[in-house]
Amino acid sequence: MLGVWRLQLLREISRRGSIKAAAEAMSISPSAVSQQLAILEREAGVELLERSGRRVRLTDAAQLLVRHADTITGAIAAAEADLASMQQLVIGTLRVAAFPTAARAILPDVMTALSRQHPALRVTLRDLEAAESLTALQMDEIDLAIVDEYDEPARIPDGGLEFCEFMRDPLYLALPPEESSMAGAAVRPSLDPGAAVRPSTAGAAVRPSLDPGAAVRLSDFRDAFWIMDTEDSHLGQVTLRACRSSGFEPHVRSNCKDFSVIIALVEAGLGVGMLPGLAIHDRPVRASIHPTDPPLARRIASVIRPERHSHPMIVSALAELERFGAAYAPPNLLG
Amino acid sequence: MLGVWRLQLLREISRRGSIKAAAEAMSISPSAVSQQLAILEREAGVELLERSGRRVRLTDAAQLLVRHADTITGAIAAAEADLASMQQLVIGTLRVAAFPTAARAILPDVMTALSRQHPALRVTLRDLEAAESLTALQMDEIDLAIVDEYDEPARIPDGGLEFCEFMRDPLYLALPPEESSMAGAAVRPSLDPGAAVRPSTAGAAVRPSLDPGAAVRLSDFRDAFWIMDTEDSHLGQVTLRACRSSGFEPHVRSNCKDFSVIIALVEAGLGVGMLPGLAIHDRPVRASIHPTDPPLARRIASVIRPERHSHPMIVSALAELERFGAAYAPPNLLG
DNA sequence: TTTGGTGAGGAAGCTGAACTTGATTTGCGT
DNA sequence: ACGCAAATCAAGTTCAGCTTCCTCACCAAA
Repeated sequence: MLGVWRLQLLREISRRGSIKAAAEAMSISPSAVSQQLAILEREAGVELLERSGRRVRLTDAAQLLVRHADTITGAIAAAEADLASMQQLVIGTLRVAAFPTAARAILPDVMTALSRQHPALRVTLRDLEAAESLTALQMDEIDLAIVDEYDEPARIPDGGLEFCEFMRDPLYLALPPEESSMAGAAVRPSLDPGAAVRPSTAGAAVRPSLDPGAAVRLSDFRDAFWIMDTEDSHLGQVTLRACRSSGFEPHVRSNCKDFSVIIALVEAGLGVGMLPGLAIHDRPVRASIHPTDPPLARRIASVIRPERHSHPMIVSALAELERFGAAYAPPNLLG
Repeated sequence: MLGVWRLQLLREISRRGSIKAAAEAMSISPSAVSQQLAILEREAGVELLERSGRRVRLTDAAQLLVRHADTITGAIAAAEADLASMQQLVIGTLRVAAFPTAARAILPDVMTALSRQHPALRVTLRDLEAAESLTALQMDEIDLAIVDEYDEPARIPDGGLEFCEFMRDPLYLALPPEESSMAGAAVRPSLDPGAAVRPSTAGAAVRPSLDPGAAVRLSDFRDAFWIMDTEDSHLGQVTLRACRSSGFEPHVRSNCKDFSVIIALVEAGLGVGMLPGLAIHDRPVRASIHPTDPPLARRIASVIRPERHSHPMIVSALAELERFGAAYAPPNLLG
């Protein structure tokens, strides 16, 4: 009979593209993998690996076997999950990946809650961007991914992964604090269209008197300097789109990947910027934070492999995330 | 991870009901099974076997695991089948079971044809009654079962086995040959209702002149002696039912399991009897063979495990059976 | 109750499958 | 040409899993 272990090695070669990489992933030597594959070829009676230079390619037969290996491995995983869910034992190691903001704002809370409820559970955390964590999930390097999604309809065909949105994170416009010396110079909402001037020629425009936490319209800041996320980031693109659909092209002063840098720049009065709520969650900021009108938000979802759906480790973690999402209140808008 | 080999041992225990039996089935020692089960219990973290006296019972968790083991084993078998079908290699050992008549009339032909086409294929044959071969199939002791079915609507819920009817076998009424000295005494169709007398008082009634191979009505033989299959057999019951629905209770002279005995008795002029076509296939009989009006037939089907459906060994065998079924002509009715 | 038979399970030892290490081959880039 | 990187070969080594032999528990018959 075909050896399951050998099939899994083949599967890993297919995933990672080389014997060496597969060997590292399974933490054995490349030689062992090579030998096992030779045995598998004897078992199957077919060539499985084609040497092409110093690399190997999978034959058609091998790819067929990989598909079967996937279902076999899935069936075994399902058995383990069922078993674990039967004994309701939350035990083992839960490997989580989250995008940086979530890793900072959500996970500490969730991880301590999980550890408190299930002392036998170990939780490890990596911070990965959404796309990275999805591939990591498919590579079975993590058990749970926390990803953010900005585009409403989007749901990439992610190879049978299971998404579950557990909270929405509103996007806010951050304005320089009242006391900022440069508030007037940098942020000049054109309350009076006729008074609008180009930022380069910015004078001492009057900052509008806003109630803390009051919603603002982006178009009021058509002439302000904008501190943006990088353009290739989702938030950057969403911000850009929002400005354009409000009828203007923002004057971008700087593109910063790190939200704390954006906050610092805004607090220094150098411009306005969009920030997701989580970026200022539980963190006092001097900048003035305002919801937008119409409101903008990103969706935050958990992603798991479907065969682990009923695993108690996963169930507990998802429940904890749901709890966090339900309790998640907009940040203190009075800052 | 759960060991597949251990899961299969558990599965076998579930099938056969005891560790000893499972050990024999897997051809290892009972001790080895016991040890592997202990390891599996550690892996699963649950009690799997409950000692009840000197026997073991499976716990709920174990039954759950057995179900998963079934799907896992099925997935592996499917992989092997796909692999074999990809390389179109008919090789290995095909273990066939057939009911005795089929084993005699069908299998020699089919086995020689298969061996001729696929020299690397070994075919083994056991003769088992239909019910026995179905359980053997589920026990994975055979790969292919040939079964007969008499009841039209019947199809027992046979645990996901795959049936395929490949031929019908007509049932014939066998009458003593013309030259039989006892023909008149034993077989007295009541052409004239008034002439009917009880067999025990049978005199020298006149045997009707029948064209060889002409269809006959059972009711014409309401007063004849009947040579029947055993009453617990399907054929016996079907015969009995057919007589009753023709409006009479047959006078049973003897119940014989072996068709050749029935033939001999009929040829000796001791009575009439129902015979399936296969029983006289390619075998000269002196008895006079007649289809019935209305016609009766049994259905003959191949049965396999569904995951082997595409295995070339199976495919070839089924094709060969289909060929036999298509070529199967009614036996020589002029005998 | 004793006694013999049967099935589960533990201990010790053996075998072979699968791993590691180190040498060898082969292809590729500089 | 040279060196590096990846796969593979040939050893030696480790350990999972088997067998054999044994004990224990249960049941049935004497």
